[in-house]
Amino acid sequence: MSQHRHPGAPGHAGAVPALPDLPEATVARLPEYLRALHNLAETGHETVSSEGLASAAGVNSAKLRKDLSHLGSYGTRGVGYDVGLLVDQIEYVLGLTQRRGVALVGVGNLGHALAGYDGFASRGFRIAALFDADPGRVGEEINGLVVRHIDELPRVAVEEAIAIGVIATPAPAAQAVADQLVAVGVTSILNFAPCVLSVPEGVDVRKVDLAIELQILSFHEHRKASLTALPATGGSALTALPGGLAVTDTQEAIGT
Amino acid sequence: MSQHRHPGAPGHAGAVPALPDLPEATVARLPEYLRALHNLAETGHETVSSEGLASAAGVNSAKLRKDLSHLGSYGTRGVGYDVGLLVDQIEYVLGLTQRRGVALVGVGNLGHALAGYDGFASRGFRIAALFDADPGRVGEEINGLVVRHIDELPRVAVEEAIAIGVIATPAPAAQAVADQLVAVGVTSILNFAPCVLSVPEGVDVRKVDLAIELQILSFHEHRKASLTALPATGGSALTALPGGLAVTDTQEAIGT
DNA sequence: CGCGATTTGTGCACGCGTTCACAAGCGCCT
DNA sequence: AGGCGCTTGTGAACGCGTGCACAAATCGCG
Repeated sequence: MSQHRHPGAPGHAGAVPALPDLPEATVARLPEYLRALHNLAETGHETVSSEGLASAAGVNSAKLRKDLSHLGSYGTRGVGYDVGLLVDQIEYVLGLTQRRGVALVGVGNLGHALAGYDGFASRGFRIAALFDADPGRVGEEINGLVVRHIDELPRVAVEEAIAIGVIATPAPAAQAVADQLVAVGVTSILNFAPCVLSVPEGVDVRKVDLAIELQILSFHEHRKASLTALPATGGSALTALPGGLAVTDTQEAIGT
Repeated sequence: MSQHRHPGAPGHAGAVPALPDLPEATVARLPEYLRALHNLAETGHETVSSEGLASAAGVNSAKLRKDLSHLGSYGTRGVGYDVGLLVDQIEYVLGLTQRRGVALVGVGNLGHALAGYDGFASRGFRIAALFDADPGRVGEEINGLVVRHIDELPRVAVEEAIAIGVIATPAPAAQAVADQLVAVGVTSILNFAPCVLSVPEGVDVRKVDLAIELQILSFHEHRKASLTALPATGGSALTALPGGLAVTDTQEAIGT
């Protein structure tokens, strides 16, 4: 960290920049910062302080500053961060300067909704193709795209430059789909099926399981209920928390 | 940890058990274990080793054993874990013994899919009511439930014993909906809207943002591309990784 | 031109989570 | 009955992430 090295500004001379290897936790927060920055830009803000951006993104300011410091020094002391510059920088680091093509496999209940979700398009992605294994669904048009049979994946993947695969099939089909995606060179997969995928090294899989999120909430509900029901339990250990109820770190009371 | 205290077995005498306060990371994995256990039960397994269950859940065995040890000793050395017992135990800890009522607010694109998603019902939840603010959508029937106007929330929340609120509205409406949910006593919220919610202490919010997941994948794509494109960069720092590409810890190559 | 107010960038300490490695315990086979 | 192999449960070390607190830097004003 001795060298003060800019990891590559997007607007600068085309010299390709060694991407810094950011901590995974930081990467996971950058999109949230980006969303907050877009909001700020739309409401006419030219600069933001770390405090302001942090509260807009739901984190504390120290964390935000440390996160941003990992991409270089793009703030001005005494002033704050230039919103436009920071947007460009984060979009560059996240690789959003090119609109990556997304293939969505499985056009059932959830897949249908994902295909119509405009949040993808508005945040840097292009849903480039829809696939399903059910011949009854092939040919259907959703949001201007025709559903194709999964067997067409190899050809379409090349034509449409698919970079990311989204799996929204039932669990039993998910592994086979993942294998097919990997086979055509996809190295990033977003999996909505409730199952573990096994993929070769070098392929990234992120999983989103809606039921799991509810079950986590259920645990906390259960816990809150058992605490309030038992101010002091028979035997022992429940240290009565002074401040109030225990809460997760997911997101919490950000005083307006 | 000196006392060997069973935190309360579900089948035992009704004595209510002080719920152990599990590490948050453990709580987040329990649902995954539960899903894997259900799979094992359906395929006729009576017992599982930590190794077996771990690979089915996509984690390593040490982590799994430590996680399970937090709920008590429900394994048998030399044998493994009793599948049925462990299912009961995890379901109890997660509070899934009662089917909690879920209110879904926002029946647009995504909300529609969530309302029809049978994964909720099959994993311990009951979608008890659908709401929307758009009069044009009120009255529509989805999956046997009629969409009601959000103003009916207070009455329905009591009638249906709503425990969890799911927000699937556009971002600008989300905060108002969250406030309404909190006002009727909901203390657990699952938020699909791309925005930060502010809620009073004691209310849990979990956020799922589909675009963020893609953006995280995009970062890794970008990074992989920049690495393979530049075996040795001009100046410096890129230590050529020996094993291969860098990968996230999300999920990785579980040798079949 | 210098000073004070303000805000970034970061060294440091702390706590949580993960992983290793092994002792304790259980069942089976002889 | 005794020993052996297997598996759990856990103490201990390590590493990452978080938050504090402050020095460094910049701007505006007198």
